[in-house]
Amino acid sequence: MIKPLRGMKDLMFEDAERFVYTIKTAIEIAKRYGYSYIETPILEETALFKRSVGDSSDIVSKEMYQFEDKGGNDVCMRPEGTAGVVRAFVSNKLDRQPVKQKFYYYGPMFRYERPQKGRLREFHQFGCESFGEASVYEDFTMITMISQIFEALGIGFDLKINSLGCPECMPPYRENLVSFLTNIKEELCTDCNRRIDTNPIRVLDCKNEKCQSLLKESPKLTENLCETCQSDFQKLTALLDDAGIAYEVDTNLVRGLDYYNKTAFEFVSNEIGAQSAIAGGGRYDKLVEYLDGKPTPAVGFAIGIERIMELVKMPKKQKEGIYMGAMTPEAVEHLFPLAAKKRKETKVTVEYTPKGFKTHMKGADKAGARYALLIGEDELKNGTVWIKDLETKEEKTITLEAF
RNA sequence: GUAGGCGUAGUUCAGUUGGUAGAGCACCUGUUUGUGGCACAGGUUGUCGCGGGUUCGAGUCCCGUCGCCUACCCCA
Repeated sequence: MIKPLRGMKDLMFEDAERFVYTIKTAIEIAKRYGYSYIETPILEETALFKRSVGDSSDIVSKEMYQFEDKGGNDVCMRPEGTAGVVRAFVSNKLDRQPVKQKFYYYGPMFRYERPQKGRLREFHQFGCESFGEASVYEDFTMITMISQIFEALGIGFDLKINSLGCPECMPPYRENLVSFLTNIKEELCTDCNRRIDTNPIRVLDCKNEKCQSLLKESPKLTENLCETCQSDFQKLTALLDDAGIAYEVDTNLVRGLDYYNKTAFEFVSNEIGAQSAIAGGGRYDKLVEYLDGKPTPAVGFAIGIERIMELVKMPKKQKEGIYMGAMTPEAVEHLFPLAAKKRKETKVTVEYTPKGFKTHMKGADKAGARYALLIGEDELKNGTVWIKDLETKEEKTITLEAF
């Protein structure tokens, strides 16, 4: 028996309904904020992710489904959504137009990791990218939108925010940090020692308790921001306060992807195991340039669908449609024209096998139908059908024509 | 890659100190050839993950292997 690959799942029945409902809800809200749908390829040139997500990131350095295609191209299944959307933004020359663009997308992402709760090799994200808006108002609006999506889905969350600075204030801070870290190098874990060279900011995010206590004295990002970054961050917190959105400033919050700057945020849930991030995002003002576009400020985020699926509160399922059955073999074919007619407006389940009355009624329940329509000997003789409303229990017998 | 846990019917699991498998749910049929969701009665389903070893005999013990889950790491 062939089974799905490790970390990949089939989705059906109740789970599939939750999935569709979740995406649908997110789309509806994103549209209200002016986002339009964008679909980009799952397979992209590997260079795209190396340049955007970053060579030193775990995602690129060890988690990509990367291979050579039959034409000898170095290609890669997308490990995240932003890079592809930015690439599309640039390759379609939208960066040359002085128009702000907002896109939403959803679809599968691939990372070759060890699966665990909330982490699959093929997983799905819903995300938004906003291009051309430099104002922190947009960061705020985006966070508001995510809150609204989670609220609509009945999901509780904690919000963490941070500022990662800009090319003006980040490099000096970075040097500062590196010298601090170098001093305590011997006491830091091996991972952190590696990170000092590759991506020192990530050290701040180390989960190791020993490292964390040593880092208490470290220079803080938020205390070393330039004037603009500082005032934007303050404005963001003020806007969130006014909007009544609870948040926590987490100076150790570092996004795992290299392209972020200024605002970074993460929505977490404490109900879903160790992989608690249910949404993450932030500003990436330099990425369009990195990918050969004209300088364009941008903000974006992504929601992990699988991570929120079990938290989604679904609306109650209603009985729906009509179950049709016959009790004699001759009557079966009378069902088809009726079904064809009703399928123009509602769900119809037709049972082809003639069965006893009781069995049909059970079948109607199982199908979740609102109405049961049966044709038996009497109905066949009289040219009528028998219909029962399974909720109100009302029943009636009417002619075929009247149906 | 590392660590721990687990692999027995469609599913959730039980299986005592080794004696060739069981329960609930689900499914099918019936209890009334015409009133469902309930109840009752009956019935179907297993290479006990795979391979090897010990033994008269292994679901049970030993070794190996594969798979799943959880956690580290990292992130959505």
